[in-house]
Amino acid sequence: MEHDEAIAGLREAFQTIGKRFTSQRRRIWELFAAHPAGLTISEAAEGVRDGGIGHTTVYRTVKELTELGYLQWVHDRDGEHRYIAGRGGHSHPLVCRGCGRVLLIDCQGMSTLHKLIAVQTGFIVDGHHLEVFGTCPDCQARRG
Amino acid sequence: MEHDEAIAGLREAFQTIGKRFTSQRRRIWELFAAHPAGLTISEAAEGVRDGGIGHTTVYRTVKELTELGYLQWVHDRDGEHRYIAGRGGHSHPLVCRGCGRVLLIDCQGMSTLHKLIAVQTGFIVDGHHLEVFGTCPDCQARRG
DNA sequence: TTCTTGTTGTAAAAAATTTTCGATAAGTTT
DNA sequence: AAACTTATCGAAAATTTTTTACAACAAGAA
Repeated sequence: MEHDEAIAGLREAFQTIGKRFTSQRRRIWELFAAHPAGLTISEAAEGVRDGGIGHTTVYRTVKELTELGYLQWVHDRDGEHRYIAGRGGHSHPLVCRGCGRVLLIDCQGMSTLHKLIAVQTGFIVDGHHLEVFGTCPDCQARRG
Repeated sequence: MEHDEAIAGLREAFQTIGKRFTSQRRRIWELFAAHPAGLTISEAAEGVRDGGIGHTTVYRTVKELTELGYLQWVHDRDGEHRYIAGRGGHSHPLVCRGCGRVLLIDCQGMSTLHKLIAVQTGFIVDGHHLEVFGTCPDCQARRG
């Protein structure tokens, strides 16, 4: 299963950096995984409050998961950070403006872009952040 | 002059949306224009405090300038928003990890990327946000 | 079990952002 | 210029967001 693989990967990732994969960390990640449109930190804190998880833990965990590559942020219309679950590695969010759903896509052709920019500017390019916006097939159908 | 043109453009832009181009708005924009590495909102507020401009005004003005396309944000290492001066229109920040300097570049090849993604995902793609990171020529030289 | 160390939640503190409102300044009309 | 109208401003207060401190707790090792 998709989900169990991610959990196993997470456990290993935390172990690697000498940290424990606690039930809180697990539940917080699962909350994000259950929301394809992502959550802000305060929404996430709200979402696990009933479970007795404090907001301090949410802040800490979101930071850790982000560093491990298991969460990445996108911007909603207000420029606010919204975190979405991924499975490590480098990919880019394709955000639907209609329903907010996020599809992670990989970056073909970006290394070409790096080289192009390097030649034109003299910079040594070593990274990028890309978000793509549009309308998903479902929302297209819904509107005719 | 570069600077005067921008000021003239700004005056016109504010007029167009029925707002006044006050000395505060001007000074705030000029502060950003004088900092190629950009400023956070609190840095900007700090920078104009001696001039008697309150932080409330800075918040309001940064929002306006951003909507007008005369400021755009990038992320520093902490994921914090840093605003940099531009001259309207769509461009992408190339950020030096060494000195923080930002070069605005235009987006060649991105419409091709849009089409590619559209074909692969079924999304109608209509926009993107791209930040590129690297090391500028000066910082390369400085390190040998 | 005992020891050691990382993790958690609560409460408090600090920082960032927004709201409210009377005073002021800019642009218009007379 | 004077009177008028309206956007804008800054200070203070309120709210929200994020961080810090610390005692209790939980997990793994010996």
